Amino acid sequence: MSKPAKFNREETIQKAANLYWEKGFHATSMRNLQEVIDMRPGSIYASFGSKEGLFKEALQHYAQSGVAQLNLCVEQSDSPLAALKLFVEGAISSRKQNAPSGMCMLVKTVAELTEEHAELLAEAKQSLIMVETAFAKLLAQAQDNGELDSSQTPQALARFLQVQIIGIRTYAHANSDDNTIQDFIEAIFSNPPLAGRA
Amino acid sequence: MSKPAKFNREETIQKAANLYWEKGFHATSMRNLQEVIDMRPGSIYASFGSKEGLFKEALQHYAQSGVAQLNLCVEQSDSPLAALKLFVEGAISSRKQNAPSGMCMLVKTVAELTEEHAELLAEAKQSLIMVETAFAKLLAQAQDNGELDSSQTPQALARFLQVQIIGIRTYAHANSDDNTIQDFIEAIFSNPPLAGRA
DNA sequence: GCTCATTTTGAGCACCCGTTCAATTATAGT
DNA sequence: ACTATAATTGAACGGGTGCTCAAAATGAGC
Repeated sequence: MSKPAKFNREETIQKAANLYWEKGFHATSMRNLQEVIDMRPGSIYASFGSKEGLFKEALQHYAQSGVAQLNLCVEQSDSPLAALKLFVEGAISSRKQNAPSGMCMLVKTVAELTEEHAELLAEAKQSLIMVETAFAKLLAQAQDNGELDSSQTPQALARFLQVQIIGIRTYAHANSDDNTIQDFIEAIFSNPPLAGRA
Repeated sequence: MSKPAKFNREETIQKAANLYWEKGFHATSMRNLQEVIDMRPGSIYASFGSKEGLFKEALQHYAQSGVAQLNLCVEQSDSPLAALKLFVEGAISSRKQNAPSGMCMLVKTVAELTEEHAELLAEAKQSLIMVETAFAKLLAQAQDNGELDSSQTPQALARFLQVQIIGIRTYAHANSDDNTIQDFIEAIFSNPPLAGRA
């Protein structure tokens, strides 16, 4: 009955997300995006509505793949705490690979945008909360297992972990090359409050 | 022999810095700046050369006032460690006052800019190193005083502190209102490696 | 009060921005 | 093959961007 869209939506969003991730929202122009995703303005606007609409979908895609990454770490690990450590190592060493930016896209977005783009800002904040909640869930499991003591709530520990990850990734990004970062990760998981008890 | 400039250079840079700090480099237009600093394009370009030139001076101004702030904390405190804590508290609670953004302008800049603005990026990174060096100096004093044990180098401790500050400020910025932040600061200075040995 | 180096002004430039939409192309259903 | 419908194209629009520069305003030194 009609012509089917020839582009793969998820793949397109992924490419857009990578460009947004690298350059940020304001520095990425629609013409930049047109080249990267190989679509003309009309198609882009028909599919995503606006520059903001595409960015929002890019954010969602990024957050979802982050959660998927965490789940993968859970499958590949023997314990919740080991999974978290694996996830953190992956997130931080990702900048050496093909990641567009060493920094977390959600953090970059929260850092860049103001209330002028309230919807996008809220989306990024919400996704950060989602990730933190996933952390808390794993930390609660670790406490139930006896892998971690219960002197602090899973929520507080998740917040602590979030602060550490944000701090380390941002710091690493600001100091081009530094291999002392791994030591930092070790320290987080071998000192209170996240030290496993053998 | 000539007409003296009627504008106060430092005051102007301060106003520009506040706008840049609030909105970021890309989202701040020259016309925004013209309004805030009350100067016409010709004067601005005669004085600062370009949007980047003005931003660079804004960054320098910001970093200098940060160091000045730290020195003030030293004068108002009994010990190096107390000075650092005071500084951290001031930096983080500043977002409730008149600060344009809860986040550190240097971190925002490092997060936003790419190699496309290499000079500005380098300036921001350099300033972060400068601050970290100032931290290290105070931490070394704390070790000499016996206020802090010497199991880690001042540089390593300064890096640790920097990561904590970046993490907390960014986290606080992403979670609009949160008074559990003060607890976080307490924790930093009452747990290893920065716990004083009173 | 005249001179003249300097600062200030603001209209305007070339270019890029996000976005629109009429025309074209493509295809599933008949 | 024809039709109906949707996807795609790309020229073009209004407006904002960073920036320029000739003209006007200013005031210190004589």
